[in-house]
Amino acid sequence: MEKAYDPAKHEARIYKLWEDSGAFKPAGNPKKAAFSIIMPPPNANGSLHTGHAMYTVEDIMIRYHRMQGNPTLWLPGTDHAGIETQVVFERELAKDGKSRFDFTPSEFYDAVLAYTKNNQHNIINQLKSLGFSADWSRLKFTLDPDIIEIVYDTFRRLHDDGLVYRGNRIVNWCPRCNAAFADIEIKHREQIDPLYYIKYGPFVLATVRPETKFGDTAIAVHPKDERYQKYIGKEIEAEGLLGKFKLKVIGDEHVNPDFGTGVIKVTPAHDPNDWEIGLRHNLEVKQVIGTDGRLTKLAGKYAGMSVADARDQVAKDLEAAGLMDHIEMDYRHSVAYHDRCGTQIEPLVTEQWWVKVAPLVKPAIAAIKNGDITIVPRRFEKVYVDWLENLRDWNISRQIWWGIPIPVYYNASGDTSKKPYMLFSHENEAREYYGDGNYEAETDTFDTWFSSSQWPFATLMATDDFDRFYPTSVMETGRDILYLWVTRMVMLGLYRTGEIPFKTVYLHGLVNDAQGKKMSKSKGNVINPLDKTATYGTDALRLALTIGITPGNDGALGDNKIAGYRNFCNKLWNVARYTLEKAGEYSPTTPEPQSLADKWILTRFSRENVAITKAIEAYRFSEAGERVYSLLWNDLADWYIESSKIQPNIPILIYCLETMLKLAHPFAPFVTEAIWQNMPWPKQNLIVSDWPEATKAYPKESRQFGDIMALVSQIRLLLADLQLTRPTLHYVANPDLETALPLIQQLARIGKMSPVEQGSGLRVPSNRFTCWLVVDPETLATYRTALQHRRDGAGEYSKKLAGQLANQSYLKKAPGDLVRQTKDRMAETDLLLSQLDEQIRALES
RNA sequence: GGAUCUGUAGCUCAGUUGGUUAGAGCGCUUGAUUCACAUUCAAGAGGUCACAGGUUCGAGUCCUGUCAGAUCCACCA
Repeated sequence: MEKAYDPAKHEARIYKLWEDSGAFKPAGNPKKAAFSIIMPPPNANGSLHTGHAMYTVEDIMIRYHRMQGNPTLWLPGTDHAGIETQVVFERELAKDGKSRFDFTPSEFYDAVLAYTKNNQHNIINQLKSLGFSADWSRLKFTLDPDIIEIVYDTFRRLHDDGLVYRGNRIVNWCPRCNAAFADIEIKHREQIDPLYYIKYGPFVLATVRPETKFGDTAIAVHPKDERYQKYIGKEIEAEGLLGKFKLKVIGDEHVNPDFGTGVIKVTPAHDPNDWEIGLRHNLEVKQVIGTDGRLTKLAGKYAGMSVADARDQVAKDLEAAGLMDHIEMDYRHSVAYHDRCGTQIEPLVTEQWWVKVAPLVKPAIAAIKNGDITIVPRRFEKVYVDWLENLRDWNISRQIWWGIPIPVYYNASGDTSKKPYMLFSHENEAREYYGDGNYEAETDTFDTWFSSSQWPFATLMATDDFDRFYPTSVMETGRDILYLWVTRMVMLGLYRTGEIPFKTVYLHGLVNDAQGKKMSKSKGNVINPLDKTATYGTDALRLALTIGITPGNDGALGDNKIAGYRNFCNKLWNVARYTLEKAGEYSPTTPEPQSLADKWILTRFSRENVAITKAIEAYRFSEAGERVYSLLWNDLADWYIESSKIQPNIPILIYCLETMLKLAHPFAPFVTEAIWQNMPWPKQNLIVSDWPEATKAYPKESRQFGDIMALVSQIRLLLADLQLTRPTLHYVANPDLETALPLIQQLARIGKMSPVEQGSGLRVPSNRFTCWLVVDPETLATYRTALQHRRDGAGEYSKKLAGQLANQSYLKKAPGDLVRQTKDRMAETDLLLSQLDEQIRALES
């Protein structure tokens, strides 16, 4: 084995070994519970970012359960990523001076599909490089024909159950994308705009959008507003830019009498609130802005102008006509933008396909409330329920071309005996029903989230794993897509299968830079995980993303941290190097503990084995990883290996190494397997080895070794304080101490050791042993201050404990164990105190 | 406007149902070192757990309020 672990030399080879051995395919003991995770599908055209690297958590669970012998499946997939990919592809086209309108929708679809399929291997190879042990033979893509069939089937069932309808409603229209988007795909931004106060007959009213005035179909005031009581229900006549017009005045609760003049113009076609008012009062809908973001014929001479131009022009003309009361220039408000492309949203009334969510929401809420699904951390359950309780019907149609076509054909035959539209998966069905040339295909595609919400069951149905692995065990994903994805998977999963799609949702937070600042391209602080794995190794990155990062909370990632875990991997490597060197021609036997150290380390492994297993089962991966780290470094390397240099026990050493590798494997798969493969005795690969059982513990001997360790630590401390090198130790004979003498000599760096009746020099503080460091009086005198300091500390603690024990209600109400513990501690502290006092007196005399 | 989270050592963060003198990594200081590892070893300094009340024998942990930061939802014509 080389002196330092070099990840680059091993990782690719180890991954190939796993993959070729078929270890990623489900196996395990069929009598044990199945464990499955569906990987959140990354964009097939994308490249790896830290969000994907967080899938490490999934790999930890998968590797752990595989070793536990559960039939284990991690099913990977990639996403066509609807609008996101379409925007990227259109940018590519633009480079050649083309646009999507140079294609028919289906030609365009085929071109993007080819482009995507061509890129897909990038992201897959990147995921593999992180060591992810997913079953790639089952890889699914969201546009695979079998997935599309399942999505169609769901759509048909929803339609047949009356949960899908086609309707004309106000939507968030993106004029750039030429498509409608859901509320959740919209972000509001604060900005400052002019607020125009326009004269409307007897009223003055405030608006930021004078260009929509041609679509006004009412004037609204608050129903209890005394100023305007007399107008409610009446029609007013007003002068406008296109001549005189008449509008009805209505009373509606939505109007805030304290804002502006307490009067609003109602434009149902171009404002979500006005749309709602329109529904309540049965108002006419007049569309004055088209899907291209330009004014329509109804805007008269303004027709064809862009919204922004029309706004300026209308404002100017109103002023010129004396119809503008005044303008407030610095009005701060928030405006909707399309999250993906940054274009300002134009609320428009269009015809879309909707899912009636009320019947789907109820069981989805119940699943959380009755505990069928738990979210880690629990606090997100409330967030989940609140969101679903306020959910409005879901627009699932998108006017984009890159997506699953909505399988609907419209009647173009003029034959009214035939249905106006039909759901058909294939065009030939439409041809058969309507006749050649007598039908028109729907050009809209499904919202990406409509299909990806079916991902857990769709993938498992498509790979014939449904019966074995559904419901899945865990859905691990970013907390930012709780609404967008998780809630909808639950709704559609329950609807389609009658069962929850997963039992546990584990939400990870954002990964921030080393300063805890959000990564962003503009700040230039984006961390590319592949740079880090190249520098420090994949295991180091994985550990850095596991330890110190808790579910639902954001974590910081810096080079220091990753380098620390690179060092951990190297430590593990060198523990192995030492162990295997000592083992020589060793052939496996049952380890038999001999020394106190042997029994202590077995006890440590036993206890930590239980704790680590428990932590993994409870999704406390940070704690589990930390325990693995400390068990290797603080216990095995710093104490046991050092001890074993005095009292070697090769089988125990081997046992510790093997158990260590197993416990660490889910977290640091490459280095552990690389070491495992270096072991000369034959065995199966670590990835499929059994998770270790907790072995027998030796509490008594473990405590005894603990006393030795404490003594060694005390001596080290004195050595450091007094700058002593290899002093002589005097001790009062004691069998426990004598068995450990060579050990103490080595670990505490003692020169000579000799038994005495009554020693002199510096008494080493210890509850169990009586010993002195031989120190000349001048050196000892310099220690006076430190000694006094230590004495003061012990004195304070003793006082605190005494106070506690003098408190009657503490004695009465605190649990007995705790009180006993306090008493023991009191005795220990007082002993230490008397030793220190004695020492100080000796110095003074 | 509604809601959630966060505030613990110089930095980044842990801290399960309240119970040792509050922890880790990095950084800093001092020292060590042929014989697994300088990607090492030993030791140290450093915290009124944001602030103020309350509950309790006991609060970093529970409750109320205040301050500061972040996020989500809704949205004001």
